[in-house]
Amino acid sequence: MNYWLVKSEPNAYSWDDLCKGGDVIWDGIRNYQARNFLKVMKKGDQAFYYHSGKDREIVGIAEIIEEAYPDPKDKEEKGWVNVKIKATQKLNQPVSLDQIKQEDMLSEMILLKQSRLSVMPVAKNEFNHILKLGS
DNA sequence: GCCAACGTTGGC
DNA sequence: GCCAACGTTGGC
Repeated sequence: MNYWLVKSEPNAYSWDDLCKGGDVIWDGIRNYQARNFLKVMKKGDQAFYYHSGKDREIVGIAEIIEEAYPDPKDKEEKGWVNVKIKATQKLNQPVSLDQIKQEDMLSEMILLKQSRLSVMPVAKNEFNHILKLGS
């Protein structure tokens, strides 16, 4: 089992949208680094759902329900892929970016180092720590 | 609203 | 193949 963090602008697609959406196609990723992470996601992996922009906080957890497959909108066949996810659990307390910065245990998170990356792996101990902060 | 960090594009 | 110019993302 691997752990991930995916970002979304709440204006574009929020956690609430994800909850209402059921099995949701996660598409439109047009960044090679992010795509490479999408490709190694496995069914059953867990992903934090992070709101970028004004909120800047982890709001819930989603599960990978379908592994990477070619994006039908990828007309030039550049190798873009989609996965499918669904919301599984909302955090009782959202965990903010500021909070994450203050935790020594979380200081190595890619989230803090590469602010523009929208799909990234999370270490198991980081995942568990954030879970604790959010409960 | 600004700016840093990246990614992409196009001229050379 | 390099690099300047430009566009986008996301934190501040």
